[in-house]
Amino acid sequence: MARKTKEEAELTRKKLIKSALLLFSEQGVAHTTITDIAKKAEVTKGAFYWHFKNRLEVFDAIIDEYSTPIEDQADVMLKEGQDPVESIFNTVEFFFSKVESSPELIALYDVSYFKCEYTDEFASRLKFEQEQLLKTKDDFAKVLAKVEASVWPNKSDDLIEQISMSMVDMILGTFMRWIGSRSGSLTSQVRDSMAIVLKGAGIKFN
Amino acid sequence: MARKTKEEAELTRKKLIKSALLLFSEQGVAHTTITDIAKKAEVTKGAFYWHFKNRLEVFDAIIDEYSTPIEDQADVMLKEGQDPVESIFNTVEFFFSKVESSPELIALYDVSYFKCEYTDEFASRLKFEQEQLLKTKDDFAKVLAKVEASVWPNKSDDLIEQISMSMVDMILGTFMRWIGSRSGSLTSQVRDSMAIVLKGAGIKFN
DNA sequence: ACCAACATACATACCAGTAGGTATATATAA
DNA sequence: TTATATATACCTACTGGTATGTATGTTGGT
Repeated sequence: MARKTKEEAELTRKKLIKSALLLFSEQGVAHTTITDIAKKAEVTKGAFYWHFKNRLEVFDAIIDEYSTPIEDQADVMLKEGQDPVESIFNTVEFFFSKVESSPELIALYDVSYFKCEYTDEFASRLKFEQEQLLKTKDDFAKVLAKVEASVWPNKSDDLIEQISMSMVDMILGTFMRWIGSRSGSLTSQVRDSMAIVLKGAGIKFN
Repeated sequence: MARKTKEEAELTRKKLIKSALLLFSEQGVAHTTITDIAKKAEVTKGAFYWHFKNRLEVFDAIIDEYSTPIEDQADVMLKEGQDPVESIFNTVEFFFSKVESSPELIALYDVSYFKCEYTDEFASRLKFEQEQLLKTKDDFAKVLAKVEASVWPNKSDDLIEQISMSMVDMILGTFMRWIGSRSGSLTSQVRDSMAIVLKGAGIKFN
C-alpha cells in the first residue's frame, strides 16, 4: 500500500519472476493467470503490471534471470593448450551439472520443453532456440577440427559437420528425456551419450 | 440444420479432427477455441460438442486418427531370419519416411513438441509418451540381443541397455530438431544418427 | 512536493458449456 | 410397402464465469 525502497521493489520483481517460473512449470504458461502469479508473489495485479507489460515480458525476464547460455562456454572450449575432446566433455558436463543441481533451471527447461506453446509472440523464442542448436553445432565443429589426426584416422570436414550435428541431437534427446522423467544422473547420462557419438565418429580418447 | 446421414456425420467428425489438428499446429492447443475449430470445419459449436466432450477429447481423437504407434513395428523387428541391425534400420526408416511424407503426421508431432502444454488433463499424455520411449528402448534391446558376437566383440548386457537408450535419445533429438526446423531429409538424418550410435557401440555392419 | 511502487475497482471481452429447438434419417410396426 | 415413432445430427441463443488490461487512488521514500 505504501511506497517501497528500490531494493524492496527489486525484491518483489524477483519474487514475481520466480513465482511465474514455478507456476508456469506447474500449470503451463497459457494456463497461468497474472493474478495467479501475483498471488504467489504475495502482491496484487497492480504490482505485476508495474514491473511487466504482459505474460511474454515476464517469460523473457525468467530467461534473462536464470538461463546461462551455453555459447558463453564456447570460448572456454576453444582455449589453447587444452585437449579438444576433454574440453568438450568438461564444458558440457559443467553445464548439465549446473542444471541438475538447480531446481530453477530444471523448471525453466521443463517449461521450455513441456509447458509452453510456441505460437504468436512466443514463436520467436522457438526460432531463437533452434538457432542456438546450430550455433552449438558450429562450436563443436570448431573444437573437433582441432582434434589430431593421430587419434582420429578417418577425420574429414564432412564427418566433422555430421558428428557435430549428431552430438547436438544426442545431447538434446538425452536432456529432453531426462527433463521429462528426471530419473538417474543427468550428467553421467549425457557423458555416456557423448562418448558413444565420439566413438562412433572413430575418435580415440581416454 | 437438418439431420445428416451416418456417413455425412462421420465426415464432419473427420473434418473437425483435421481442422483441430491444423489449428493446434498454427495457434497452439490452448489458444485455439472451440469456435475456431468449428468454423474451420464449416459447422458450429453445436456440431463440435455433439462429437466431442471438450478440447482434450478431440486431442485424443487426433492421435487415434493419425498416429501410428512405433511399437506395432516391434514384432516386425523381432521376426526371425532377419539381420537384427538391418531390421532396426528398416523399421525406423519406414516410420520416419512415413512421417516425412505426411503433412498431418508432421503437424501432429509439431503440436506434440512445440504447441502443447502438458499440464492437468494433458499430463497423462506426456507420461504415456515417456513410457513409449522406454518401451521402444526395450524393443531395441531385444533386437540387439540377437546380434552375433562375431560382429559385436564387446557385447554385454549392460552395453545393450546403454546403447538402446542412447539410440532412443539420438532418434528423439534428431526428430525433434527436424520437426522444429524441417530442413533436409529426416529419414537420412535419422539413418546417419543411428549408424553413429551403432558404430559407437562397436557393432560392425554394412 | 513529487513521484515511485504499489493496491483497488472496474470496463471489456472472450470463451466454455448448455438448453432448447428443428428437421431429417432410420427403425419399427402395421 | 407405407405410416409412425424416435433417435440423430446438428444450429441458435444464452448464461456464467473468468481473464486482461486500465484508470484511479494511496502512501511513503527522496
